[in-house]
Amino acid sequence: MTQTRRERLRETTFAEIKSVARQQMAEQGTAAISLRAIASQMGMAAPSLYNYYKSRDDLITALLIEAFNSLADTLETASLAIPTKNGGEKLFAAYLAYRDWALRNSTDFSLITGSPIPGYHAPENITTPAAKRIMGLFQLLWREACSQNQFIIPAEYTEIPDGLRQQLEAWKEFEGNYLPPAVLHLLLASWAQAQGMVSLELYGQLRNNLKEPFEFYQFEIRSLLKRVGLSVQNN
Amino acid sequence: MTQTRRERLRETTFAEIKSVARQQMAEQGTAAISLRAIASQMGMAAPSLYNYYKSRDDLITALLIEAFNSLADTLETASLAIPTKNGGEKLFAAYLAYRDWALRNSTDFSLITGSPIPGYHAPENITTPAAKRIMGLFQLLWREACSQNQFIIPAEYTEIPDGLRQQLEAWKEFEGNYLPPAVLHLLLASWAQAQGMVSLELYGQLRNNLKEPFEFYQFEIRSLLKRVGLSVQNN
DNA sequence: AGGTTAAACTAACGGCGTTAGTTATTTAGA
DNA sequence: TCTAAATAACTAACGCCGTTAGTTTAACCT
Repeated sequence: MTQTRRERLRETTFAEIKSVARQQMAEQGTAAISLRAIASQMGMAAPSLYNYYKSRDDLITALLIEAFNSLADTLETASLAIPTKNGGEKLFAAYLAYRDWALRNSTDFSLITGSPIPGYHAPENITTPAAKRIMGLFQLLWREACSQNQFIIPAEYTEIPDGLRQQLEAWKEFEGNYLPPAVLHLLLASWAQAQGMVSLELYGQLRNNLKEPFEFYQFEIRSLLKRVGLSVQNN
Repeated sequence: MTQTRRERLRETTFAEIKSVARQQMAEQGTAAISLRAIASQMGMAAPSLYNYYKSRDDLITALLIEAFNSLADTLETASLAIPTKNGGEKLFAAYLAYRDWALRNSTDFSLITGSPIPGYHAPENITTPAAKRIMGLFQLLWREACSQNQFIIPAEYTEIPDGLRQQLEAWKEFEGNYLPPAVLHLLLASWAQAQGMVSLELYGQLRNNLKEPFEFYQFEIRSLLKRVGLSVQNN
């Protein structure tokens, strides 16, 4: 498995392309991924990039995958590193880490969520597995939370309409997890809640209303967890 | 105030530009707003468009304003047309209309929320008033909901941390409305919830989990309202 | 009817992604 | 070790894009 010299060079070039792309994306926005600009900053001719990615969209897809994994890594270390056995704390940490990652890596967040780039549409067979990793982590965390004995299902979730219950159970079987429908619903709803708050903040739609959206976010997540019986430390 | 012939022509040209732009946006995505393509479809030369909008961004801004107003109109007619005095029903209708509008006008939704277009950044002095119209409507609806005697503030919202409360009260005074902080928080949180669910659905992130996201959305909004004491009819 | 104004045009600049064809360099096999 | 294959760089070019400058045609007002 020893690499030849060319293979080593090729790998570093791959890395450099992605790195420069990331840098330009961070400086000038998601849509500013320009092969010509990347090439020029690297001191090479634009068409040469086609030896590495067969199109601009392919490069974006590579960045997208890295973004998904970066988010998943962040959530994992933030939640799984919590030394307590309190599932609520772990969930809390994960949701806070979600916002934190999104704000720190706003272009990656735009890449993941929404349709951030001109003609680009993410190929499903690529993004789906990456997204599943994150979903899987939240399933794990909610499963742990479920097993806490303070955990309760809020009154308004005790009766789920048949149609929705069937969908949730179909998903449950497909994924091979053991969460009851109400908890799956909670998972999805809280995910939407978190993403909604983050994107409102990130895209400036809260600017007129809140000076420090973090307190809003934190309080809402805390309330959400309190609703299911999981209270979280004040710091 | 009688218009000259030229003024009439000018107005219809303005309208045609926006219409063609909308059409191309709907067909090929938000980012496909191309002055050259618009001009060619209209049978004129691209630079002539500069007699109407001083740049591509200006055209986008015009579309953005129309989108905001279209959404606001939709929400108004959906909610204010509810013939009951049940504030919960009106809120429910507004939230359902929100999703419905977003799905029917997905490119406009992308325009409003997020940063959908290459170099484009919406000028705040333009978008802020338009956004305020929608916010104002929700404030009105929540104010009405507040006055229902079944309305209750959920336990987890009764104690708002000082920092957040101050922010909410600052907003309250600035806007000249009379909603208590907990209700303002509810307003923002439910807005984030709705937008989060819609964007998850619209950008395909629920595809692996739910076949019919409408039932999910409806149930969650219903639960949200039930949580504040407002139960909503089954249809 | 003639002068002014507005709206169309053409030509051009510099940017973009991408393809085709070419040249130099590294690798692998005889 | 010498040679043939494969790889990675290059240049030139096509057809898009937004935008500017300069020019011509048409509509308006007096």
